Amino acid sequence: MPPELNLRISPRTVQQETVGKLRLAILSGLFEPGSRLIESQLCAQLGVSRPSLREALRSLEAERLIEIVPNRGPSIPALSWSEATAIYEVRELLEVEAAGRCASRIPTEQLHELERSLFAFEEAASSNDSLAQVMTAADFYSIILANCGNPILEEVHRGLVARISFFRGRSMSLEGRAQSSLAEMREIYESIAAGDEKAARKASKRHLLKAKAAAKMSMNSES
Amino acid sequence: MPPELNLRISPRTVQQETVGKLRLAILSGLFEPGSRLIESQLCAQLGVSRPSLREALRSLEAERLIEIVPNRGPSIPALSWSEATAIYEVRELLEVEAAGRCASRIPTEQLHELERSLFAFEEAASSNDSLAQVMTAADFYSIILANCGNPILEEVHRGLVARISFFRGRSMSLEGRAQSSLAEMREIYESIAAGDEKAARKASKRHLLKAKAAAKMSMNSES
DNA sequence: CAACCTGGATTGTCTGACATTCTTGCAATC
DNA sequence: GATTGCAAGAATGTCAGACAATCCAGGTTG
Repeated sequence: MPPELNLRISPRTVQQETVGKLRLAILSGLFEPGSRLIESQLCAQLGVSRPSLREALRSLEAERLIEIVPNRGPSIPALSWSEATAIYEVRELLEVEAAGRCASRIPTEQLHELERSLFAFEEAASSNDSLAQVMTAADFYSIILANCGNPILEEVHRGLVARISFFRGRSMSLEGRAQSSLAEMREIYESIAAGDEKAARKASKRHLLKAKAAAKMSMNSES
Repeated sequence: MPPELNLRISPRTVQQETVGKLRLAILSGLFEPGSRLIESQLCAQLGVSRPSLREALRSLEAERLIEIVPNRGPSIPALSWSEATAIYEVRELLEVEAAGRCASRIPTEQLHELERSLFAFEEAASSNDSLAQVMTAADFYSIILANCGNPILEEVHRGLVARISFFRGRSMSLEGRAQSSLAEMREIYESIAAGDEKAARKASKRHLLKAKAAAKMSMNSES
């Protein structure tokens, strides 16, 4: 392996690198839902040893991005509509609260960051790069969660982000969904920028309702 | 699909066994907060190899029961009062919702289970076994979460249980806290048994408020 | 056709090893 | 005397290889 320029403060370990790559691969839809992951294959593809890979898999298991059944190994869980519903309900609980709190306490610097992330999503929305749409949308919400004043709320939400992104990827593929999503997110941003807690909660709730409906359509239309 | 009763004997792997034992050890307060865990020592004490132990540590890291810093290894995080506050706020969000949902949909069989767990806590409350108090209280809530009709809500809550138990252990050591906690939990149970969603939410909220106050006292009195 | 058996594939687990990084105590310097 | 620098020891990150237990598919047998 060639020595790569790495000025990063925290040295990324092989384990972390592996988790990152696998997470991205899964979110990109590289693996079929329900399919099994073969350790030896992944080792070869990623160029890491089995112990390192297995540690990475444990981390991904905790994120619920994969399932590990004893003696059967890791596999990509097939997410159903009922799970999607459950996730949207919990999202509502968490994100509405976060948006509300955020409105009354976000510092101006972070508010600008939030605005930038909205622009980034805007750009992605007009492209056809659905992965970029998913990632920038996730950024937008992660900034809100990071500034809600409750690190645990943020942490809990982060544990759902992977699966949220999965469903987001599907609904974004619907005609026009990205654009209307953009409008809803802009409403959220405006409310937060105005420091209007109530409006932020409402906008967030509205956004989730529509996202849920879109997700339902995208799931019905295929499975 | 027939209502699959869970007859599956889950073959506990070494990894799972290790996670279980370490989790219990941490919750029992066996390790000093802030102290580092030495892999080789744990291997010797648990009688497992380093790869298995390291996988177990990754799982515990995901539960936030330990922290793993690259090149420094695992350690017990020192929980602060500000984190406790954040956790209680999120608990309120989750548990109030769960108790409310539970009230309108728990099957009678599970209701009996809930009652039994309340009795178990009652017994523990009159003893001085604080670990038993913590475990039985956790059982009580886990039954509520398991019957709220939203598996994601349950999962998210389970991710907090470890830290909840940590703070619960401290507040339970306060004179009379276990008994008043019992009374509050009985209220929750009664509301759920009556199918009164609103009352269940209120009782749950009240319980959390008092638990929070107790936790604050227990933390002020020492650190 | 069903039940059984067998061989290959895959995972669970261990041992042992080595490079890298961190810690700590001591010495040297100002 | 305090700070800096360094070196030995400890601990972690990572790998390779091995073997038993388990699962799965396909063929065999009744």
